Amino acid sequence: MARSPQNKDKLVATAIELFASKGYQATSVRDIAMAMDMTVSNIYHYFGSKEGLLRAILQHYAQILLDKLREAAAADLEPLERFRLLLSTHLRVAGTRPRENKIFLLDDERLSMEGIVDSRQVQRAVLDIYTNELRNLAELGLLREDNLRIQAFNIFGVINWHMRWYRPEGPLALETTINKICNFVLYGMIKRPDAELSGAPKNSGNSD
Amino acid sequence: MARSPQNKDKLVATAIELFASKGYQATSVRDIAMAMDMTVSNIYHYFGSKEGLLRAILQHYAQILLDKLREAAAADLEPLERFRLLLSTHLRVAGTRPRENKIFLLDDERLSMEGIVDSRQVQRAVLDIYTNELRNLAELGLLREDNLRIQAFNIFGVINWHMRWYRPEGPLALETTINKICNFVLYGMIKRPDAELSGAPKNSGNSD
DNA sequence: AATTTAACATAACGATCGCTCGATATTAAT
DNA sequence: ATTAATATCGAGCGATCGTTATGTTAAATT
Repeated sequence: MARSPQNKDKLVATAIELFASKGYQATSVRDIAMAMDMTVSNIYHYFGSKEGLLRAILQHYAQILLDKLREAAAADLEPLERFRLLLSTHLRVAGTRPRENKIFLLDDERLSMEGIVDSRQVQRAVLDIYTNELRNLAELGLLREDNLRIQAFNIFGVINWHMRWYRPEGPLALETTINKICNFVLYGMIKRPDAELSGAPKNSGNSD
Repeated sequence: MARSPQNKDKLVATAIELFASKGYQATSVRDIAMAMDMTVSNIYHYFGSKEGLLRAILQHYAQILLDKLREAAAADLEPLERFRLLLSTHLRVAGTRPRENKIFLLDDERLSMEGIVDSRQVQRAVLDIYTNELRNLAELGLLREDNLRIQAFNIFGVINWHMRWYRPEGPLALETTINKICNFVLYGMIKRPDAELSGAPKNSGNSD
């Protein structure tokens, strides 16, 4: 009932909830308005269009994701440990915001092409971060496969797929899951797993 | 112009094309009808509803996928080689029918729950096939990770993600890509890669 | 040749879609 | 107190949605 701009946050939260559960196309503006007891026109007052609302959600999430990934990629660690930090950071962001992550991965193709903030170039930026790190590892002779593109996409598959099955309320703790996924990826890509991998990190201090 | 039931196949093909490129929800029945110069009512003559059309597409694809996977899982090979065959078969089916695979993975959640053929139970069946094989490998002490559920989902991630980036018309041959992906998965899951893996299969005769 | 069946078409129905308009209510600034 | 700016509302517009009712034509069957 409070008439304050904090309803904008509630609006975004409701839209995230609905977009993630039913999909962007299947969610009508009226659905969102009804779910939070607001009128349709108010949504347009805030975001101008349905796509503007989606764009705001995706842009916010993409900003967070890219910031954290770049921070991890800039860490002063050995290349392999830095890559593990990159992986775990990525998984942690996606696992902390599963709904935004789902929208980001599933509904980005539905954005009209005229938009200024293209979701595709965000995914391209993420790919570049990984490709850079992979090139480092390849030059050190640590990788078994020389096609970095395939390798990067394989890694994305593992990372992004866990939005399909991981449930925060389930029996598996997020950090445990992250560790197991990281191991799978690292053993899958490096050439000599026994020597190089230090197993589970004891105190990989991430600033979060 | 020919008035024959072969137009039904053309209808399915057109629907697959549009569902895969624009998504199920964003594709209207009129879109499909116009794309193949047919009237809307004819679609309903064939499939009864838009969801019936989607269901027919998914059911057909699921049947092919499950058949091939079960055939691979029944192969008389050593466990690890059989698992590689299972992986490559899965990738080959998905890579041969990329559009159906995309619809199957992205739009299955949009099916109404009343349906007789639930797309979810198909994915459950696929999961069961993999879990069985993984349990075999685990009992032989070949796996590094004991949580089969996580392992299976990691594998699904790699397999299913390649619909996002693999293009049959691109520079990478399908069989080459399949081999690299299989290696990534196998090295990621097994305990002693150097001894057990036979590298690229020379003549793993798959009946396809 | 007559009849039945399946493949098509035309037109429209009610519902819902994204969105806009004009007004009102509240808050902030002067 | 007045003004300006923002937040919220109710009503509705035109377009499109999935679907259907009612036909007409071509093929299959008898």
